[in-house]
Amino acid sequence: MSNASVLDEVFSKFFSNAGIFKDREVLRHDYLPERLPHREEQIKRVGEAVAPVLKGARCSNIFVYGKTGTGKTAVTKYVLTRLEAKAKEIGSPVSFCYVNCRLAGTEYRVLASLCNSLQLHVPFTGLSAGEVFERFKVGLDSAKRLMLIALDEVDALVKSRSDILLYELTRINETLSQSKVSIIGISNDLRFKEFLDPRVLSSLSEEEIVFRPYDASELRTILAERAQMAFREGALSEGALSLCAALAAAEHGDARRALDLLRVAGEVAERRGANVVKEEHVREAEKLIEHNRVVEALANLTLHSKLVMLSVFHLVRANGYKAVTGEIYEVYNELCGELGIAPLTQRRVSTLVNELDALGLLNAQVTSMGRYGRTKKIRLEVTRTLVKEAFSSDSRLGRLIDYEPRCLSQGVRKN
DNA sequence: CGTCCACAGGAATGACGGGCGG
DNA sequence: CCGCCCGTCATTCCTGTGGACG
Repeated sequence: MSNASVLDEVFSKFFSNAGIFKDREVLRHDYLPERLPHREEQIKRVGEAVAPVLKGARCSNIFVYGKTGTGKTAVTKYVLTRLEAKAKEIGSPVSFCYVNCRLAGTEYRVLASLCNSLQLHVPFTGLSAGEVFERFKVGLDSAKRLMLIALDEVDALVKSRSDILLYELTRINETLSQSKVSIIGISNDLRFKEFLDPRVLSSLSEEEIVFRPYDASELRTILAERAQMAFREGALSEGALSLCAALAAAEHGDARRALDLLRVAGEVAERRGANVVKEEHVREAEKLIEHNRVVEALANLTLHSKLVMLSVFHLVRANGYKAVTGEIYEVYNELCGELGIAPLTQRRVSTLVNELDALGLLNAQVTSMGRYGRTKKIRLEVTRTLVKEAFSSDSRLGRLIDYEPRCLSQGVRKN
């Protein structure tokens, strides 16, 4: 069969079997649905909290807390869009700006994005953060608005940098004469409150709203509602739906996860040419999602981080279970030598290990071995097969996968 | 009970590339 | 074009520490 006809078959199968999906977009987690089931209470509370701005008053700052996939972002956006529409209707100068602090990355970029929401152009870099803040303040004041600033994943802002930006923002009203600002802080990490300057904390959480995780049956109704829009009539089995809900419920009641499962399960079924999404497709989707997550994370690492992963990889193979910092550095050094590149310092490698730990690729635990020092015990958090798969495509790393580090074959290892 | 290992991880500093305004 | 400031990565130097050993 010619290439063209193979492709033709793929396309026509895909098309005629328009079978599974009606509109897969509604399963993406950035899709904002018309209804948010089981969040009536939270919508009401956020709504009540922000309502005063319609009468021209500054509303309380709000702190929204809840695990991932509990609808914090959705509810906030939902309420704010409607608030803005209402404000427009009655001619009230209300606007809002939503920033995801983790995606923005730095304090500077958060500020830049705030400026952009005022149609203020600022360069990617080159200005001092203070300068950008100043521009924002001036721009905002001359715009004469009641501004609601939603800072999603604020914890990222506090962890990486100081909390100067938050502090400045909570005090910004003191220097504004024509405009007013309210802040909605969104976080999925409650511990972050402990690191926060108490003044900022008290100011930020004038109003506090907690989002409980969804349970399995709530997830089910959420999924069912979306599935109705996403899938063609009868293309989704009851079993598959329930399984998605159950799997996500087991994992902190994460609706985002549930939607991902459902969408990927649909795609699996589609690719298999099935007419109905079954439980087996959900199982498959579960593996696929995890697999992709890990391989992608591994492939995007910097060369040195990859070498650190490989070092642990070799140590796990040679000594069995956990590796300690010193050993890893030893192997890492040798691998660098093999590639003819300069190794980083142990200090640097230590923070790389911490980063890999945060990414869930490694697991590191500080342990004291008493007389024999204090170190970190480190193991792979992903299977060796996956590491192999992700790295074998890298031309530089390929040959290091089956390489036997000399420092391991010496046989002087104790446990 | 104190010592002392083998590191952890904070602070200060520097090199580098990007991007500004003038 | 220059001088300046930024964020990022990396190094250097450093102080801190849990607990087995003696």
